[in-house]
Amino acid sequence: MNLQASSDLSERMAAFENSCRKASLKVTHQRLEIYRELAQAYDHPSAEVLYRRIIKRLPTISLDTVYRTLATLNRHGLISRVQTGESQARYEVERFSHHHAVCRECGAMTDFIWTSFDETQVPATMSGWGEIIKKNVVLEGTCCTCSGKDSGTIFHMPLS
Amino acid sequence: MNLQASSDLSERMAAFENSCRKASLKVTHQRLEIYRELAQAYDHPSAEVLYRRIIKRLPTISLDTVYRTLATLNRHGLISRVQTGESQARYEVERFSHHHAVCRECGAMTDFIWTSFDETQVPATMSGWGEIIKKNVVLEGTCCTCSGKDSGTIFHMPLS
DNA sequence: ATGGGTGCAAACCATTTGCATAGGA
DNA sequence: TCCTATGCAAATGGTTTGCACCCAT
Repeated sequence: MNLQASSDLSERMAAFENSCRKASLKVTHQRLEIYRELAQAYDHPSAEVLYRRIIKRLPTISLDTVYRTLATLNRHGLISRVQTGESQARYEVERFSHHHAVCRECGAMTDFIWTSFDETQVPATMSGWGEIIKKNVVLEGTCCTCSGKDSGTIFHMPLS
Repeated sequence: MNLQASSDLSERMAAFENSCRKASLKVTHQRLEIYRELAQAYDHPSAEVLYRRIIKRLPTISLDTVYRTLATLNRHGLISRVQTGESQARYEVERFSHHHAVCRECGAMTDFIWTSFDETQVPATMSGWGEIIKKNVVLEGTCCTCSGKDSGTIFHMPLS
C-alpha cells in the first residue's frame, strides 16, 4: 500500500496549503496537523481516532475542531468522507482512484485499484441521470484474518 | 422501476414469513407491516420515514420497534442497510442485484442494473482478501432534477 | 483590524437499551 | 407455558452549535 514514499509528505503539505488558499481557507496549525495525520494514515480513521493521534503532538487541539475541520475539508473536496455502515464516519486523503473492501466482522477497510473498472462506462440507462462525480466499487465480506484463513497476501492495518 | 406488479406482494409476504420461521424469528403483526411497507417502497426509506408511514395503519407501533426490527431483519439478511453518507441509515428489500446512484444535492437514491459489471471478476490482487459477499457500485453526483437539466428519462421518487 | 477559526460546554438527534408486559410458538 | 418481541422512557454516543476569544490574512 505504501505507493508513496514518506519523503514526498512535505510536497503534499505544500499542495494542501495551496488548495486552502485557493479555497480561501485559512492555513492554521490545527488544519495542517489534521491533514498531515490523515495523509499519513492508511486505515481510513474516524474523527475520534484521528483526534487521539493528533493530541499527542498538539495537546491543546479539541475534538470539535477535528470534526469541524474534517467537514470543511470534505466540503471543499480536499479529503473524502468514506461511506460505511458503521456509526462513525471515516475519512481519507484520496491519493489516486481506488475502491474499498470492508470486512463485516472487524471493519477493516482495504483499498484496491481496479483500472479496467475505472475505464468502463456506466450502463446506457444511466446516461440521463445527471452529472456523475464519483464511480466506486464497494466489496463487503469477511476478510481472511477474521475467517481464520489469513493468507498474508493482503496488508491489514488495525484500526487503533 | 416497477419491475414487479403489486399483485405479487402477497407472494413476497409469504416468502418473508417462511424466512422468518427458518431464522426462528417470530412472525409478529409489527414485523409483517414493517416488511410490507419496505417491500412496497422504492425510495430507500429511513427508520423514521418508514415509521411515519406505518403508524397510519398501525397506530400503536413504536419507533423503537421499527429500529429494532430493521436491525434484526438486516442481521438475518432479509433486508439491506444501504450505505449512505447521510446521518440516517436507509433500508431496502433487495429484489434483484442492483447498484445505486446518489445525488449529493437532494439525497435521492436511484437503483440501476448493471449485469455486465455483476459478471466481472474482481482484480486478481483481491483474490486473497477473503470471502466477498457483496460487490456493488455507488455513483455520486448531481441528478438532473437538481442541476435543472431534467431530461425526464430517469424516474425520481421523493423522500418521505 | 477584522473576519474566519478555535476551544469549551451545552445542545442535538439518530439510535440503543433496561425493564415490565404482551403475545407467538 | 416459555421465551421472544414490544412499548415506554431513559440513556447513549457521535456530531453539531452558540459564544467569546484568538490568530492568519
